[in-house]
Amino acid sequence: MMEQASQSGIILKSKYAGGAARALPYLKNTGISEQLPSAGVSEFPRKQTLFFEGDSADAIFEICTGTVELYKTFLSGRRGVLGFFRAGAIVGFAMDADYPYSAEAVTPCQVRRISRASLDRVLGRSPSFAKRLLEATCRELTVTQEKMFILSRKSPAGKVAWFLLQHKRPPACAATGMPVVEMPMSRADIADYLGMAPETLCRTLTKFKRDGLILADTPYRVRLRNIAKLTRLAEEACN
Amino acid sequence: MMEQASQSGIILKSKYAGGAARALPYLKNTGISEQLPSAGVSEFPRKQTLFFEGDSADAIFEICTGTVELYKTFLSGRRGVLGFFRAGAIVGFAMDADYPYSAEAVTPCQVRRISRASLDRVLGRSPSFAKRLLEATCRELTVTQEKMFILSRKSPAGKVAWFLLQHKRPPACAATGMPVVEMPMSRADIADYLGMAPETLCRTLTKFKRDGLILADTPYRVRLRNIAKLTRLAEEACN
DNA sequence: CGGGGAATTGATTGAAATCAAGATAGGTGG
DNA sequence: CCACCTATCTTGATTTCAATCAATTCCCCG
Repeated sequence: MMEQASQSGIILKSKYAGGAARALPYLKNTGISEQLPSAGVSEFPRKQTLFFEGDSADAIFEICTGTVELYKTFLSGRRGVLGFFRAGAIVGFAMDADYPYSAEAVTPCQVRRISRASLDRVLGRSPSFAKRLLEATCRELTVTQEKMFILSRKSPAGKVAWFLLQHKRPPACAATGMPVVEMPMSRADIADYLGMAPETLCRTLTKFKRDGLILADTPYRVRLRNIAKLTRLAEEACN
Repeated sequence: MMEQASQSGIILKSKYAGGAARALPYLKNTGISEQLPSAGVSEFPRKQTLFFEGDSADAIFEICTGTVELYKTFLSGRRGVLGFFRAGAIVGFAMDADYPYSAEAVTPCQVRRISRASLDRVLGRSPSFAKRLLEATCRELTVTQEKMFILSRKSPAGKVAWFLLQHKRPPACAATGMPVVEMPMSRADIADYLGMAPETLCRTLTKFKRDGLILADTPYRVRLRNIAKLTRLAEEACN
């Protein structure tokens, strides 16, 4: 239940995804992305924008390496972050003519560009592809609704616990290690993602450290010491 | 931008929708619901449940008359309301085997039951139908993301203004009248929808009355006197 | 015309945002 | 390779404002 596939964009299994849990389970090993002709892999340095909100949405991007952030900028100057995406995710899929949000490289990353035209071509040719895409989108919708509840109701502790669990990855050493959370994005980014002030995020993380829930290797990498407690926190107000 | 199609479930234009703005624009007059064989119209009295979260999702429901509420109940006992739906909306569409939320009649209502099996049959037979469904779902996703931001960031005033605008309908008399908002659901329902306490919702509505933004006919029906100001409030933190 | 649930209003509390000041670390250039 | 320098992260103090607790009023319904 707490296992998150993604928060936005479409996640499809691909040859780049490896064993990542981010691909929608029922799309694993269906080879969807292989059906889509690529315009080649391009590189984006850190902080660079893949596309802006309002740009003509004439391509989708499959992430090969690195982390991409989707966000919206509001009139007030505030930002809202839709999610952070890693290898295997496909971002920029929308039925509208324009992208409804912007995408930025959080780390240097490689992406495979797939033109909207070729996507539409495959979509028209392959009913099963359309069906899978519909399924993926429905799943996205469900996950987004879940996040909506979490953001609108949760305490900071619950939000942060939820974030950590959502981004955890298997430990380097399966036997002895703890799940690892890489956080290459800034605290402000995470705060905008969780709908809280960066200071509150910091304080919450500090409290987690003090309480022995997590272990901070660097500000950008923590390990989870007490999954059970974190899970309880995340579910407390929202399950 | 602030014009909301829906927050969840799938909205397709149908013969019941009349001129309602709730149908996704690009699905208007495509006769989608006519393609779906109906198991007949059934009636639900106020407060009755159409289906529960976790029930086997073997049908979708097209609302003919009345208002239906979709909600989730959390372990803590709290509720989260996904949305309120009226004639023309189709609720209960999900790719999973079970409904991910519950549906309840807010007012007495009539719904047309469409079996999941026949939906799947039409889906397999008609590629254009599948495409439209995908489009509708994408639109839903976008709207849900928007609501996510609104709920996670907005002040009570912003949330309530957004709610009112989202639910406004044309005045009885187009020339002289103000847009009308019917609110047959309880304050608690609306509060659960907006992620705030019912008391806060009340106070905000009272303030809107005092400030001349709205005019309360009854607790369950208001008219909007100052759309511009309400729009500004709704967009303030979130556009 | 009462009865009761819901809506509203009032008082208080508590927690997160904000404002402000240090600590840390990663990057740069000498 | 080291030291500085600047971003950003972290911590601290204060304020603000919504949740909560509690009481009253209003309607809707029988």
